[in-house]
Amino acid sequence: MEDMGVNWEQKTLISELIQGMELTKQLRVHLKLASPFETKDLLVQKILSSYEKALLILRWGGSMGKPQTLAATTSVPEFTLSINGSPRSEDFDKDNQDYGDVSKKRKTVPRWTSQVRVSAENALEGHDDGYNWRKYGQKDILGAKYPRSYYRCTYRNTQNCWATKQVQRSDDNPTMFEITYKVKHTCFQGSQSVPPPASPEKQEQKNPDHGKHISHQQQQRSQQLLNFHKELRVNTEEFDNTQMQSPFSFPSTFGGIRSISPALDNSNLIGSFSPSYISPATPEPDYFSLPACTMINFNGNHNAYRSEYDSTEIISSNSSSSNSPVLDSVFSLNPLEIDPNFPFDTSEFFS
DNA sequence: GTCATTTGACCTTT
DNA sequence: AAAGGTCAAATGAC
Repeated sequence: MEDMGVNWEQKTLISELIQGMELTKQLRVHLKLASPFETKDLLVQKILSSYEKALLILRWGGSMGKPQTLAATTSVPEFTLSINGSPRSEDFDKDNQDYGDVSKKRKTVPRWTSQVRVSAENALEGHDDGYNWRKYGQKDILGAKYPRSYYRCTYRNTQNCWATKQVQRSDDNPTMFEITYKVKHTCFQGSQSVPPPASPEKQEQKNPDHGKHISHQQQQRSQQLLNFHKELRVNTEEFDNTQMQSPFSFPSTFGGIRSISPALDNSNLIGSFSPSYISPATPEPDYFSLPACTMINFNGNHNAYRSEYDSTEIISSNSSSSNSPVLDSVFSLNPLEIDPNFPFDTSEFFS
């Protein structure tokens, strides 16, 4: 078991370094050419992410073992990176310390974070990560201006799906929301997850197995979207009232959503996917002075999403321990657990 | 009637 | 004890 972990680390480390080298070569070529800035920037981001991961592996040493599958990434594909995303290393850092003695530590569910900035229109739809969520609680958080909302998968009971997420408006930028996902979806909708449709009407076109006809479920979903829209509007109004001096300019935009996504057991994200797509948070706070997760680029559509959907995904925490029933059932899965529809194409990075 | 949200109470962890 | 997280009764929308 330990050997496996070491082997994995070595392979991943080598892979990351090689990739970083290759990307650097590509960048050099682009620098000679009159390539657009975005192309160069993208390469820089990829390079940084590769080295970040390599450093993480070195930091983690052999304490983490072989990574598990990146189950929870199902909501990630549509995200692109945010240069201005605020890194959240505290959780990661803290949780990382747990590896040495998990038995005495809190059995927290692994989670990962992503940060998304979306336009007014996409705020609604972008926030809809393709899953159906049910709110089950709200709590005022110490030191936070805004309450944190708790959501669980609508299909918890019917499909035994234990996915949850927390949504909290950012103190720093009220137009942003931080969403923390915990536990990957195991429900069918999750496996069918695709980037969210543009509107509730379009929901009819997705989920072929669920939505051949518009059902009450879809009505409920539409209601969810409306509710969220309403919530955003309220937030915007609050923002307008309290933050008018903000340097931000959101005439018709209520801003963005910043999401914190599920993390899987530690590094596991890294191993199951092409290293280019997942960028774990690093333990060092100042490490995030650079865009922490710059590698999440799917199919090279970086710019396409970036215009309206600017996000950063960060593994913010990893405190999972093998004695967590949830983790055992959800994360100890084979690689096929990864969303088959996960829209990334690794060939781009190795060509 | 069904399902979602709200919200105070309760539980868990630190 | 305090804070975060979850439960579940009350309530509302459809």
